[in-house]
Amino acid sequence: MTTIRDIARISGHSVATVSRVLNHKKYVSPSVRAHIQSVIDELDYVPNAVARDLSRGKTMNIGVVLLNLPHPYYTDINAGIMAAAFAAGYNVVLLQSKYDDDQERAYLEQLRRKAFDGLIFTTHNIPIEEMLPYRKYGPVVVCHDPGDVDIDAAFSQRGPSYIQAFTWIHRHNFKKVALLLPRDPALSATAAETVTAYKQVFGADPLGSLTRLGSMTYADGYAAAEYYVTNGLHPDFIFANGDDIATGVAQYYKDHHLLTPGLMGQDRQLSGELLGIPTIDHHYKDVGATALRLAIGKATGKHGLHSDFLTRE
Amino acid sequence: MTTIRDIARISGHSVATVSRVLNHKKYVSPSVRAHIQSVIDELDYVPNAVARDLSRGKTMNIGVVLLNLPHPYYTDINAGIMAAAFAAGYNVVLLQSKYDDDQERAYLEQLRRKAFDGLIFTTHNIPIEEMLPYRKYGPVVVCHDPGDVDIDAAFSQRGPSYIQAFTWIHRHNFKKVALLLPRDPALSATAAETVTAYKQVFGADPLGSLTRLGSMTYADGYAAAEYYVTNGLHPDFIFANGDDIATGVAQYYKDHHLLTPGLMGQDRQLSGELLGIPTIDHHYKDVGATALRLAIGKATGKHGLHSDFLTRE
DNA sequence: TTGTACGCGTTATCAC
DNA sequence: GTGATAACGCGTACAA
Repeated sequence: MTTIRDIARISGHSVATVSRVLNHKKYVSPSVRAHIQSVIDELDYVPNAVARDLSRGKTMNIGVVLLNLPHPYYTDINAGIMAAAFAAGYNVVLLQSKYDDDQERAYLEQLRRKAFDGLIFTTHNIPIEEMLPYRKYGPVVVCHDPGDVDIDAAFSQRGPSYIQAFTWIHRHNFKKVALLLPRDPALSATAAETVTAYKQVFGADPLGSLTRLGSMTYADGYAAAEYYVTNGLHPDFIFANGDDIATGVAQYYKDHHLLTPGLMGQDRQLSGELLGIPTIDHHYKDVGATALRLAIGKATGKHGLHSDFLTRE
Repeated sequence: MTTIRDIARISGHSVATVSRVLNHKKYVSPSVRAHIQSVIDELDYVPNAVARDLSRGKTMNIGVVLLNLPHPYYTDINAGIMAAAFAAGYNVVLLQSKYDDDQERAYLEQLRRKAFDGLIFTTHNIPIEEMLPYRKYGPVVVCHDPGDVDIDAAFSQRGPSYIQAFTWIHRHNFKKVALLLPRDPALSATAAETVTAYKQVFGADPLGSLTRLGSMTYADGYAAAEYYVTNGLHPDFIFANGDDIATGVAQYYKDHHLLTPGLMGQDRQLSGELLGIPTIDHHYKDVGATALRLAIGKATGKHGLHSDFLTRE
C-alpha cells in the first residue's frame, strides 16, 4: 500500500506539500504541483479515507436510526434524508432499531465515539431525555414534535390536517367514528395527536370500543374490520393510520359482501388512490431533508412541517 | 477529550494495558483491570471509533449503491442487506446512484480509499468490467447474473419462474401477449430474461408493437394501457413488471369501462394481491442477505436464488 | 513557497 | 502480566 510518505519520498518533497497538492490548496508552485501529481498518478495513489477522517476529526457520516419496515413513513423520510445528504456531500449510515432501548443507546454511544458526525432518530423508544447528554458529541435529531424538550427536531405538523380531516368527517355527519392507531396514545405522539384532534372537533373522547391499537399493515386493517363486524360494533366511519391499512378494512367488507363504512387513510399511497378515499399527505420526504440539515449543523431548532389533507374527490 | 493515553497516565499503567482492558483481552491481572476500569468509568472515557478503524485497517462498513426509489426491488433487497449486516455487526452506508457513471466510479474509489470494507451494487450503469480492478481493495458484489464475468453476485434466478409464468399464459390460450419491461433488453438483464423466456415458451419473438419499455410505476402501467387502447392494439394478455404497474393497467381499463385483458404482475405486492392476479415473488430480501454475506467475505461466487411463480388462484 | 515535526487515538509487536 | 514503542496514514501549526 502506498502512502503519502511514499509520494513525498519519491517526489523528493515533503508530505506537507504532497498534502497540499492532494487537497488542491494554494502555496504550491505549478512545477512542483505537476511533478508531485505525476508521481501520484504513476503510483496510482489515493489517500486513505479513515486516516483523513481521524486527522480531521470528522467523518462526513450521519447515522439514521429507523425500523426496517416497508412503510411510507420510513421509505419517504429516508428518501428525503438521502437526497439532502447526497447534496451536502454526506454519507448516510443506516442503523436498525427494533424498539430496542439498548440498541438505541448503543447508537448514541457510537456518536460519542465519533463514528458519525450527527444522529437522526426517525423513531425511538428511549425517552428523549436520554439523548440530551449526547448533544455535546454532535447534533441529535428526532422526527416528531419534542414538545418542551430542547432538542433539534423535524416533523410533520399533524395537528392542523387532523383537525381538517375530522372536521370533514364531522361535516359529513358521521357519528360512530372508529380510530385505527399505530400504538397507545400514551406512547405514540402520532396517536396522541389523533385523539386530541378528535376531541377538539367532536367535543368528546373517541369511543373506546371502536379504537384499535397496533395498526400498522394491510392485515391489521383487515383484522380490525373483522373485529368490528364479528363483535356487532358498527362504526359508520373508520379513520385508519394509512391508506394500505384502510384498504385492508375495505377488503374485509368487500369479501363479506357488507356495506363499507366511510373510510379515510393517511400517507397518500397508491392503494388509497385506487379506493378514492381521503388521505393526509404528511410530506415525510421534506421531514427527512430537514432532519438531515439539522444533523449536519446547517440548521437548528424545531421544525414543524406542513401536512395536507386531501379529499381525493 | 480524554484519550487512552489519559487513562494510562492517570491509572499509572501503559496504554497497552489499558487497550487490553478496553478490548477484554487476556493477560491483565484482575486487580489492575479493576483499577483501570475504575479510571475509565470515572473519566467517562470511550475509545474513538475512527482511530480504531484506522489502526485495525477495517471499518465494518459496507457500501450499498441503490436508486432512491420506493420500488420493492430496492426496499426488499435493502431490508435483506440491513438485517444480515446487523446480525454480522456491520454498518450499512447507503450510496445513492442515479444511473450516473461517474458517481458509481466515485463509490468504487471510496472502496479503494478504505471508506468501507465491501461494496454492493444493487444496480449499476457502468460495465462490470470496470469493477473488476477494484476487487483487490475489497469484495465487490452485484445483484444480477453476471454471466461469465468473474465477480461475486447474488441475484434472483428469474428464468425458471418466467418460464412457468409464460407457460401458464400459454396454457390459458392467450395469443396476443404484451410485455411491459423496465428498460431495453439490450441494457437490462431482467428485460432480456423476460424476452428469452417468452421466446422459449411461445417459439417466437414478442410482438414488437405490444412491447413497452421504461415501465416502472403505476402511472406507466396506466399510460401503457392507454397507448394500447388509443392505438387500436388489443392485447389479450399483459405481462407487467410489477403488481403496481399491472394495477395501473387495470385501472385504465376500469376507468374507461373496457374489458380488462388477462394480467400478470411481479414482486408480490399488496396491489396485486387485491387484484388477484398471478405474480412472481423474486425473494429480493434473500438476495440482499446473500449479497451482504458476499460483501463481508463470508461467502464467494455467484448465487442465483430461487423465485416463485404464484397464480394467486 | 516549502519543509519539519507533531498531533489525531488506537492497536499490535516485542522485550522484559 | 506489563510496558515501551512502533505502526496506522493524514493534516497542519510553525519555522524557514
